[in-house]
Amino acid sequence: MAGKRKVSNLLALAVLSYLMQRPMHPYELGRTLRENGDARSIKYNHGSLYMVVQQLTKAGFIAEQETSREGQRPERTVYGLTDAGRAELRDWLHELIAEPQHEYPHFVAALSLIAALPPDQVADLLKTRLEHIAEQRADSQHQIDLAAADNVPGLFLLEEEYRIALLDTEAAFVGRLIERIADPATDWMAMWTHFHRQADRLSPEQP
Amino acid sequence: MAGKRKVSNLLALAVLSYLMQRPMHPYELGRTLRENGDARSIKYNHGSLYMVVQQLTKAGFIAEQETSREGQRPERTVYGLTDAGRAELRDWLHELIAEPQHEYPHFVAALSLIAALPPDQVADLLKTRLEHIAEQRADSQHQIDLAAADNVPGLFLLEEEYRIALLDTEAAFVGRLIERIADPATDWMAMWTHFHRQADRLSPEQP
DNA sequence: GGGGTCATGTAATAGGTTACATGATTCT
DNA sequence: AGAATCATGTAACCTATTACATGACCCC
Repeated sequence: MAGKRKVSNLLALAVLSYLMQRPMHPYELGRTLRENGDARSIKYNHGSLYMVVQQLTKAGFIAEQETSREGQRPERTVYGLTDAGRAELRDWLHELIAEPQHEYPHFVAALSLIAALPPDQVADLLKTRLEHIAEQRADSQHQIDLAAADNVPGLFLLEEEYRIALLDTEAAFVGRLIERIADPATDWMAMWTHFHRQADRLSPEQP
Repeated sequence: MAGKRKVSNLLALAVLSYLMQRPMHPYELGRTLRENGDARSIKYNHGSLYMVVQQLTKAGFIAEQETSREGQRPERTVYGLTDAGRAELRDWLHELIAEPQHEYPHFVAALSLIAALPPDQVADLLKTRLEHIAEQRADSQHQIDLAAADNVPGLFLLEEEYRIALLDTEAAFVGRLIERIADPATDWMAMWTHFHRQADRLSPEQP
């Protein structure tokens, strides 16, 4: 698999994939992305889109196809996929599916530094987190329901299913962690409490 | 919670947290980060570290403390936490724990565009993915075992535990997806297969 | 016909990664 | 003594995000 992609922004992958179906102009790409809900899976930014299109053009993956004008609107440049673009799309998707990447979710970072806060505060914060997780889960489920009502085939809902699976796992982990913090039998609790009792390091009461 | 942090790179969070314990110079921060294994949870980059230290200084969260020289090595500037820095650390951690962020894992992006590849290819790729996931899981477990042998308290292994939970969920999801693709009773399979049978869009045999 | 919002794009800025540089130890 | 690696930092280059612009349509 390619060591380093010419264009690495995942937005470019979506662009390639949409252009598989038919040539489009950038604005249309953006609209499709939003309407399609793919912006939930791939970070979308109006500005970035034009950047990515430029990059893809320079890399030879897409090419200016025609330049049309409708009414008195500004000119719109329509781009189409090249053969190299088709190949890149296939190769990139292959890589993304077959080779998991090491990523850096925010919550992992938080967990790795959690000892800097006193345990009782952490417990409260985790409870709040649980509520938010429930909301996000409901939201994902809602997306699925909406789409299903629209007869969207399940093939296009896999991301949301996966998201829900992850959220459930996170909720279970957080719930269990709250319990462990509350349970005085947890071996590392003594140390943690003690550490924050003596040096009231981070939180000397705030208003 | 603060709408927009002055410094948003998570590396800065690690810096603040280390400086809680004692003042250090940048290189030492980097070394600690790597030795400590926190680089598994927070993306570390030699260059970024200096950038972040600069940003933190400008924002008033840390301050130059002294400038020492040892042997004939270049001067090293030692930084310490300010009160504002302590507050920022606490507030930031609070936010990270209590409020889950919407993130964009690569695999989610892949899933959302997976229909662009033909199903049999996808099945193979997913099997490969399963192997890699198993490796990563073993690696995380290994980290835990190593640390445990070193008497590191479980409090500092939560990230790895969490990672393992996520990996297990992903493995289960991928396994199930492979099954669904193999099962002709899966409702959307007909459509998917058909689509790629008629227009042999992406993969006209490659050498 | 004036005020929103849609359509479309460019430019300025900030953020992060890679490459470059250079003296000091350590190893063989 | 020469090679390799550690320690330390700066600079150049990409990338990405925000802000700025501007004409068209649509509604009241």
